[in-house]
Amino acid sequence: MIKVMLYEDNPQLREGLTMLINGSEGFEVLAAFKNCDHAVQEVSAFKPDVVLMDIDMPGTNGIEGLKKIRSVDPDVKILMLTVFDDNKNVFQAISNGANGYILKKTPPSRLLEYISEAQTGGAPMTASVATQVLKMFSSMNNEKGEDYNLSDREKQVLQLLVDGYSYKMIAGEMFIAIDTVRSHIKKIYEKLHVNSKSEAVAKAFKDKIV
Amino acid sequence: MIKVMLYEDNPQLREGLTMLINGSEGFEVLAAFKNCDHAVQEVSAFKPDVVLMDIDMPGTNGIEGLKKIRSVDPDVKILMLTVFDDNKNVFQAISNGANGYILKKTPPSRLLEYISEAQTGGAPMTASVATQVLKMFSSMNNEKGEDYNLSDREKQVLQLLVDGYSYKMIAGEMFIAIDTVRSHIKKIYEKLHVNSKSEAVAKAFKDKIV
DNA sequence: ACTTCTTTAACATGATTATGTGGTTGGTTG
DNA sequence: CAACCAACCACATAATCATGTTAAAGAAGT
Repeated sequence: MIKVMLYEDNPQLREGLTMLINGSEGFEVLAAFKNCDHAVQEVSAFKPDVVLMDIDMPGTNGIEGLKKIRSVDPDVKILMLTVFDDNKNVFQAISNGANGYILKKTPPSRLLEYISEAQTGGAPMTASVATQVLKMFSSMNNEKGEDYNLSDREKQVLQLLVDGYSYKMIAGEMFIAIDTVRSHIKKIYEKLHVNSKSEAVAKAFKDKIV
Repeated sequence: MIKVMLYEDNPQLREGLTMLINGSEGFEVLAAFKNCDHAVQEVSAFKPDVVLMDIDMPGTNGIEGLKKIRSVDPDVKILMLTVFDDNKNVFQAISNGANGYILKKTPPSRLLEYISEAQTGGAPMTASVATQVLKMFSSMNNEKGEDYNLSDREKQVLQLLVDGYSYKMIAGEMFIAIDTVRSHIKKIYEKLHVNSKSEAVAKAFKDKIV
């Protein structure tokens, strides 16, 4: 028997979901609330397997609720439930440890499947949400990084700059004269199209040169 | 009619999948190959809607095949198909623009659903894979690092430093005296435990303060 | 009321950086 | 061979930065 808790402000939907879940073999709604204001106590008291959490709620919203619950219970499965698959909420939700993210338009039969999946450690999500997640993921990792085509020595100097070394320290570290360090750095600035140490360091991070 | 292409080295499975897909209403296998050695030409020639790509193949493996196809066709849907949901491959696949990642143990009916989903822009994935993706995602983004507890004004100064502004420019931008900028920056250095602009900028990136 | 923190500001000094101009060497390539 | 470039070095000057000390107004909290 999968024990479910429900957070949903719309009374009709709350009732509807409760009836759907209670009316299904192997599922049981322990409790349903209209906001997350006391989510921590409620979850602690009822110890559900799965929490269905609406995102758009007055008072403490779903993301806040998610955080609150996660802070005291890292194991309970939390399925976010929402009308829109907007980027920001999806990101927030999964960064904060949601176990799934499904749209309200999901047909009832699928919903029950999703709850089971979540309970057994899966991460159910609506296809459109999954697409977004993948996009975010690949956009995080795409090292567009223009080449700038720094020489080895220049890269080395830049690395030391990033590590907070002064010209003098770089000279010491690399066994070259400080004036040579200057030459290298001037060249680096040219290649990166910047004209200060900070900008070079920032660019090194942004374009993943280091 | 969804046009499918198949890359799978195991002859039995290749045949089985072909029969399954061809035997289903609305699906059609255009071609099936046992490796990705000529994937680019093949995909260009057949112009499928969806490619089912096994990962473990002799010769050019599935990840390589994915990259090759993606480099010439950003739109074709590519579903990765594999026995194991091992972390590394999942990561590789989605970083390189796979549209879904499903396990071979997926029941046939589900497989067809997944193909449809992929074709309509979804990102179908087996629950266990989705779980991994979420884990990777939240692990990437959670170590926001120490707080350092910079004041609003200090954050603003740091942001401008990162953008390559000099003290003078910051003073101008923020309508304060240059000596005030100095004060702020000294405070920032204390809080971040650094003692140069470059280090502060580097730390701002590393700890995602900006 | 007292303390603490933030934000503002000034004055001073030595260190570091940015920029310019010049040069030598050694390896690569057309 | 000549041209090129990376890597090296030097001298000079102005700008910027790092650091110290000091201080006053206002907000926040005890």
